[in-house]
Amino acid sequence: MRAAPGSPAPDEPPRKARYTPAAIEEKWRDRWERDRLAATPDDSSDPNFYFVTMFPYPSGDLHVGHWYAMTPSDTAARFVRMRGHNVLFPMGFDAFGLNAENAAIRTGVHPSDNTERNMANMRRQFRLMGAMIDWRREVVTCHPDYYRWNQWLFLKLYEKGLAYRAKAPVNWCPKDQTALANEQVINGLCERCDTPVTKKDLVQWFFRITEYADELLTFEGIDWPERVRVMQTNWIGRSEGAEFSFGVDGAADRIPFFTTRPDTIFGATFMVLAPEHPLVDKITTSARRAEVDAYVAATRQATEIERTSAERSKTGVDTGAFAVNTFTGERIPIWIADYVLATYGTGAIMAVPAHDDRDFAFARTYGLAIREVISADGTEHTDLALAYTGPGVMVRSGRFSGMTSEEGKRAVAEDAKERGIGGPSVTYRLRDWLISRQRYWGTPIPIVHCSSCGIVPVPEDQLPVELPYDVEFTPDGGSPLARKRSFIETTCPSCSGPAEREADTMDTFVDSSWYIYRYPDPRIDTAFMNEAVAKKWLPVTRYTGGIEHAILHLLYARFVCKALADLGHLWFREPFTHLRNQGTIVFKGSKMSKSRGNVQAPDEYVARYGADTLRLFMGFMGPWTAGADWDASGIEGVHRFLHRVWDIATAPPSGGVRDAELDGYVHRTIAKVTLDLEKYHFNTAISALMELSRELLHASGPSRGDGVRTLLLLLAPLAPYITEELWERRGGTTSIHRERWPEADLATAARREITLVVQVDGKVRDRLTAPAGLDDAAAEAAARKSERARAALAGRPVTHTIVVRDRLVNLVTK
RNA sequence: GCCGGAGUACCCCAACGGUAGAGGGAGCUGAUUCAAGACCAGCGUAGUGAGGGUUCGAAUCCCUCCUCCGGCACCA
Repeated sequence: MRAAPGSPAPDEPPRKARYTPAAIEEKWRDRWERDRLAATPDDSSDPNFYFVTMFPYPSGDLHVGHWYAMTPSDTAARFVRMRGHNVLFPMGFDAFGLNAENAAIRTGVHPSDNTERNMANMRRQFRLMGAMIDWRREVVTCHPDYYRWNQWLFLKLYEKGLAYRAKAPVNWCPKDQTALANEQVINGLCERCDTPVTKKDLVQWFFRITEYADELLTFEGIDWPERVRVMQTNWIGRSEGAEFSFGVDGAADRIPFFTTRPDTIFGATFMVLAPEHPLVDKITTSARRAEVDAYVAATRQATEIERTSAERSKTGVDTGAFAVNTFTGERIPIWIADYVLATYGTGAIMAVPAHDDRDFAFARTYGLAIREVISADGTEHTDLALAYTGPGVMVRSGRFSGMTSEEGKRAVAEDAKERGIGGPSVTYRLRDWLISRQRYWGTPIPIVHCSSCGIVPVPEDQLPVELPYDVEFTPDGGSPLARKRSFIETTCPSCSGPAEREADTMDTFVDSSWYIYRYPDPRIDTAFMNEAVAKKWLPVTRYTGGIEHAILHLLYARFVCKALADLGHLWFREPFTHLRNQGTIVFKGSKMSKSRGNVQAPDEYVARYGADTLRLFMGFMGPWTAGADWDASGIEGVHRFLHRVWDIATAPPSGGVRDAELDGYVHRTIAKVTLDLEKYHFNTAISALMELSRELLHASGPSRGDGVRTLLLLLAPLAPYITEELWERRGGTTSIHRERWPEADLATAARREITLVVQVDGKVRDRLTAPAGLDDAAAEAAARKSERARAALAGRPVTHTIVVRDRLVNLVTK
């Protein structure tokens, strides 16, 4: 007769209890909740430590990518806690966003209802993870008690001149029907939906992040990955040079332009304006107008990808107007071309075809003059085959001729300054943060438009401007708020006359730019932050999150922190003292996302192996910062490990004497795991614990008992359920998660016996077992006695030896 | 094109300039079993992308190149 799977045959003796994750995990979820294990006090005898991991968008499911982000962060936070800190590890939801609104258009379910339902499910999933989250401090950005302070932030920035309204050619996503910030355009595609982005002239709200460009480059006093600092530095794109202006021939207008090569100004044989440049219309001659207008119109229709492709051949149109090169006195033609960007510098350039690849190509195409003014060898050349962009000596440059290009850069800029036509200048690639969104599911911008008073901010005491629930979602994609008359129609706070509300909402990155200030007391309704409580926590001691936010969220959050500091609301200028980014989890080579339909659900793994196994596997896949391709085939390995831990820890204790070897092994493991967890090296920490478990498997006696205890403590932050259960079964009366982290004792950890490697001329020839701590002479003597080493020496004299204490002896003959 | 990061066994990955192997997966052998699985014990395979250099000694540092990943890219 065959026993049913999983149940012992009736005639077998009763077996020892097996590891059954589902049962013990549910038991501890309840117990921890009942005991409020995750509730962090604001004051404790342990020093406070504010550990935050980026909060998720409530898509409805915590997929494998979320587990990869969250559970190792939870492990790191638990580790810090066991090491004697009072750790606040909060969670919330970045709950506004276009996904919910698009779903509403598709399915008719209101974004608010949909979001609430999704959050409820995700809270349940967080509970499965076993993350030690203080839910009393939850922040939900779509609730009026949160976004009210979004509006407050907007008003403060507005008062300070850091929020402003301007008409500009903005990035427009035709699918999402809204403007986008530059940071949200990835390779010309909408960050959300991969639709090619076009340009549109719109009046929009901006935050003046460029005001902080230089400070954002400093990263002072913060420990951030090099990679993120480099990405932000590239994004800000500081460029030193000079700004000059040339006058328009026969008109009063001057055209300012930026250049990094003032030394080439004598070679400026024409100018190029961006098609959107404000002077284009004014200076274009009537003979050229039709062609210019057509070109401008064509440019506007082109997508960002079409426009910025570097491979594309250069196109442009002559405006018929001329500028005067102040340095040469020449009249030079003014062209427009789409390779000049309206949003960089001044939207105009002096074209120096001899020394710029792009200008060279353009001049060749349209037969414009090319004049060499920088020479590599100091002699003058004609008929350049290519632009020369390197350094050299200035030629054909009036009194500057003979200077090196480096000298010339300064001299020309200084000369221009004296003559009042320009001077040294700095330009950034970073542009102001466009925060208006022509959508519903976001924070209403607290502004009223009054026909007599103009733009009027909503007074603080009238906040929040609540998002109306009852709006119409239509497939045309237009903003539901703009059509909601009862929302739009209002009275002017200033003159009480009829007025209209701003219909745009804020970019959701505004919401997430300051949520860390809200966590310490998310319920305070008199300020954006409970300063007294926040002072105990802020700034964030450690922050973790995906590398994909390197320039989006992380740059915005730094800006808002600095702005709030300047407004007198914060006492620090960097929000995140210490940052680490996990890499991206991909599935079969592409990033996991709901829209791609390749989301891997953790649920079946949790059901089959338990949350502990999945948590462990997240850390075991490889270096956390590297990310990984999702492949669950290795999950069995960590699951077997937990079974082994279970078997070891439930085995009855045995008598005997202490085992110094095993004690040493245990203490070396403590040292190793401690170091690894400090560095977020979960994979090698788990590996060390697997080794330890194998050592303990066949051990006995008191050393074994202590070893098992240590194993459980070291494993507790990684696998909170099984360790808690085993702790209790072994007699623990309080939670293992309130225990202190073990300390490695160096004397116990020290090896008594080592393997001494004997090399001859750097090649390994023998391995000797020797007592630890031999001095150099004794080690050398032992090495010289080695038969194998002598054979390798073959009688050659040893000229000198290298001894590495307790490791190797190298006998060198040459 | 520019700037980062990475190339180690069949796969995922370890290795303060000092024994190339910690761990896991897959595979194989044995023990156990009526048998299978689980479990236990054990096994192997690379000389570290290529080529130079520095060094007593290089996966590790330097140079050149190749491949992959990420960022920036007509940014004046």
